[in-house]
Amino acid sequence: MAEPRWLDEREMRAWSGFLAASALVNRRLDQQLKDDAGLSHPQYEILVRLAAAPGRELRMTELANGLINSKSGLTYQVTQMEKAGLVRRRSCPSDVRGVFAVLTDAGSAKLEEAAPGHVATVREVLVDVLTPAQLDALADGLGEVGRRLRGQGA
Amino acid sequence: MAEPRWLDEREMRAWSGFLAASALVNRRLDQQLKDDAGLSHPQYEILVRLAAAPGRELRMTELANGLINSKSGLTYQVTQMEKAGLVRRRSCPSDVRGVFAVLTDAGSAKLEEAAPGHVATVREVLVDVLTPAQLDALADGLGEVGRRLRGQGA
DNA sequence: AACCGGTGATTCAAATTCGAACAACCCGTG
DNA sequence: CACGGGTTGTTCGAATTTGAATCACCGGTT
Repeated sequence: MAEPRWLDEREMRAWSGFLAASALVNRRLDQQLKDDAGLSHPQYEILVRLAAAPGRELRMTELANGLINSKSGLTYQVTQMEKAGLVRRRSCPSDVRGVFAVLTDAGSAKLEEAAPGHVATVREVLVDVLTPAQLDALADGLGEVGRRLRGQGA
Repeated sequence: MAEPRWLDEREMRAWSGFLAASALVNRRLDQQLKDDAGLSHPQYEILVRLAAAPGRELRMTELANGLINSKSGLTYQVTQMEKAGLVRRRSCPSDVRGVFAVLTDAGSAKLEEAAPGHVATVREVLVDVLTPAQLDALADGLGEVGRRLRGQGA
């Protein structure tokens, strides 16, 4: 691996743009959610996933997959959110080891409270900045990137 | 803000694709760098910036700007890297408060050792997955996203 | 029924992160 | 020259993340 194919200028622009945008957008969203609703970004993601799930509940492992956090990180966050009353744990009837995270009414309310500001920020920092063509390129290109990494990682 | 403009399907695909790719790519790079060279991603970034800087040195504040870390995070990382012999601190002659981080020969060697594997991974997970058109869309679109966030944040 | 590889979730210690507070200093102004 | 606002880098404590180790359990096999 002494002579790798370095990145040409086009590739470099795309790569550093992606890297910078990734860091900056994440930081901005974290800050906005914390200021606006007292939620961290991982916590918001958990609320969203639970709200979209059938019965408003998901197994811990399902929640950890495809999420930013590791398994232990999820355990921590769910514990915090349980203290805050946003979610509740329910043990799985068919598998004693299994644990469901269940969205509470308070959690649902918190999500509805936080969502508008969150969406507005997403528009402001990303969606409304891009042209429709760029949106499609992002969706197609980064969609494939994500798919490959999920495939490998699993 | 009771009736925000929600994301339509195209926007949603782009947004969640970006979010997922962002998290997955970062995680993968962190892991690769740590396994391959014993560096964290922030540390690698520091090496790259210093290597590109005139005299192989930069002020702490310059290094902190546009980097993933906060000021205090940078102090921490530079301290770690100084222990590892990759960088060295030098006080600024014209400003007693100022501190330069200087790349050492060992740091330079570490960067040359780590770079090929890093570039290969960047190609594998992102650059080689995208079409040239998608690369340009990323560079243009996300470049603008980064520019705006830098402008606001500063 | 006892065994066994694999799974689900938690616990633990260590590393890393951030923001706020801090101390020291620069510089332009009066 | 003394003053005051803004900078520079570090320190501090609290929160968060990770991976490894752990415990308990499932399901199929012997």
